[in-house]
Amino acid sequence: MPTIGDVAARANVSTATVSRALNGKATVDPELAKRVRAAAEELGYRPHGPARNLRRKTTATLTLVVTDIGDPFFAALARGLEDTARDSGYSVVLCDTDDDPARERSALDVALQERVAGVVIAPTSAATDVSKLIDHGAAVVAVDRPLDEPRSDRVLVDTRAAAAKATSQLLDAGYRRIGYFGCRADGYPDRQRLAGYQDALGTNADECLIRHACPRSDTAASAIRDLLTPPVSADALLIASPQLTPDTLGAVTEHELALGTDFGVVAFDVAAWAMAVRPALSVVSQPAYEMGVTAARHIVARLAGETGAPRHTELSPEFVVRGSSLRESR
Amino acid sequence: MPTIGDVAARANVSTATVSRALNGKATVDPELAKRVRAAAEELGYRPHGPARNLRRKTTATLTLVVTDIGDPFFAALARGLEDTARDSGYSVVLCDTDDDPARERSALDVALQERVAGVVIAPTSAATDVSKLIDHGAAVVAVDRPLDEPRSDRVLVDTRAAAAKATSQLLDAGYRRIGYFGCRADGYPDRQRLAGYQDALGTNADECLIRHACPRSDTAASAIRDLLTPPVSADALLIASPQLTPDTLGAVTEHELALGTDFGVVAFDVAAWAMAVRPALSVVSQPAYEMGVTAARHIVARLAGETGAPRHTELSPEFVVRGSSLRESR
DNA sequence: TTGTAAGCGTTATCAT
DNA sequence: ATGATAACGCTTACAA
Repeated sequence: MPTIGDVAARANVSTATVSRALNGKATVDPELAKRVRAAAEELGYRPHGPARNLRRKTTATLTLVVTDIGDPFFAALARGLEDTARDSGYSVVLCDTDDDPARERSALDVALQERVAGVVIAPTSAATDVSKLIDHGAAVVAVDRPLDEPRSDRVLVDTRAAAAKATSQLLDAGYRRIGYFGCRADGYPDRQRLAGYQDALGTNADECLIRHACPRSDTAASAIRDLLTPPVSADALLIASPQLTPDTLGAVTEHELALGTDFGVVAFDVAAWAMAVRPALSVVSQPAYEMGVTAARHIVARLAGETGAPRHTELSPEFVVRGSSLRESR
Repeated sequence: MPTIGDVAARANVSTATVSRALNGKATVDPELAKRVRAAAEELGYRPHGPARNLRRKTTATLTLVVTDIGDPFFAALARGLEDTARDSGYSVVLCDTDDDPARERSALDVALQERVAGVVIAPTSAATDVSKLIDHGAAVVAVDRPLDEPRSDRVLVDTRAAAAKATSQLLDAGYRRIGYFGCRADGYPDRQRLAGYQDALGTNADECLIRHACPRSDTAASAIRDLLTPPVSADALLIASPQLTPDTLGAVTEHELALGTDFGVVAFDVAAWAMAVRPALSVVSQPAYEMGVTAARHIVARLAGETGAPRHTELSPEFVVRGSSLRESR
């Protein structure tokens, strides 16, 4: 692999000139610049990233820390981040934490070691410590969940309002015993959605209509059964987790309940397959891609020298009413 | 940010000793080693990644190049890769190409610049040029699609056999006009699946039962309509793309066809929501996570010095028969 | 405008 | 076993 010295030799100039020419500094003779580019081309020269990073004391790398890239929400966010970051010359390193604070810590630790320029993180908890990163000059933006750290930007979604809206719509459609089904009751998004659900129901909220369970587990199966049968007998469900949705819908059919007509459903973040079911699913979909784009923009702006108060962006989810939450459907 | 020199000063040793101690070299007095670790700890010292990479002439970074991380197949693969790579100390950089050779080239180019240790790529075409990477010593493994480059490892899936098996099962279940619905007719996976479909059908294959369309487009809608109505009148469908599946299923219902009973369906790579539909979907699911794990293992082995012929791994997809491809269902 | 040379923070060679 | 010291390949004062 040729170095900048090889290019310099071939173009009969100094390494400094090669560096300047290749980095498009104005102060270099067009004639020489051309010669340098030609030499670099002929040698197949590629600047040595680590050396450059060492010298410049910064990298063109962003770290994305999420619970699970297999979650379509985070995958879409990652896509938005990568598309936007790449346009500004940044690469994206991917880290999955599985909501494990230890894994998260280690991910942030390597981010610090590698001197990444920025970190986009869906923190396991608001207390996650990103101060060392920020002290060192990295731009940090929290996505999906807030961070206590006052110097971090954030990109959140008003999922609480969306949950309230969805619940109200179910109410309007005539459902009376509307349940809430979520996983990870301790997580920020779930708490927000539950709060929105309760906002809409007011004093009518009935504790036994609220359930939490891990997707694809026995507890999920029995929670669903409980919800669908007496004494609970829900007649509609706000499903806060996309992972819980397939099994729930299956159970609804199993219990001979007609989706929409007998049993209303609004699901969160089911984007890919809402139309696979009939009647089609009513969904609250979060603007995951845009969140990634926005996070990237914040970081790029910060790294471009923008100073001042942290940016707090709150996007709105889209609520799409389809047959699954309409009594009059069919 | 403290450097190795600061640690050395605090521990009253040379930087060389600090380096050795922190990298666990045997040749260092346990006493000193402890002092060094303490000093490093107190200072919150983190080795400077780029400097280390420069000196070591290699990085602990892998680049993953896929068409779209939003595709659940690639997301699962990414997860498997990241989990496994992390265990060996590697980070994963994510690049989406959208099947665009230009974007792919630029992704490979930065991988080369950054001197990544390895590349996992689902190439846009077998002709994709990874030779410079390999010349430079990077380990390259092709996933999902093969690469002409003879020095690259590969992790493929026998999707052709799986398609044949699925088609045969439809045949056995009594369906007679089995269609094939795919997107991107020029891609390797689609060609394999179509070939498998034809393997099973033999001379009975009817050209007009084979359609290709882009997901969520007008062409998709009309292709589905054509397939479901005379003169084509398919009575079953092998859906080679998960993205095409929701709309197809919706259309089946719209045409008053009972899934399974009237119209058989086997879908590829629908893992998350196969159980949301009733009857549940028969699916061919590729071992995406395992592919990522395997790719990581290959790379780690290569980088650990393993030499010899390229590893060619072929995994088998799982074919799960459920109600959607059983005539006797209901 | 161009060249010389001093680092950036490590690791590894070579003495001691 | 430990310590000087020379790279690694690049960018950027500073000189010319």
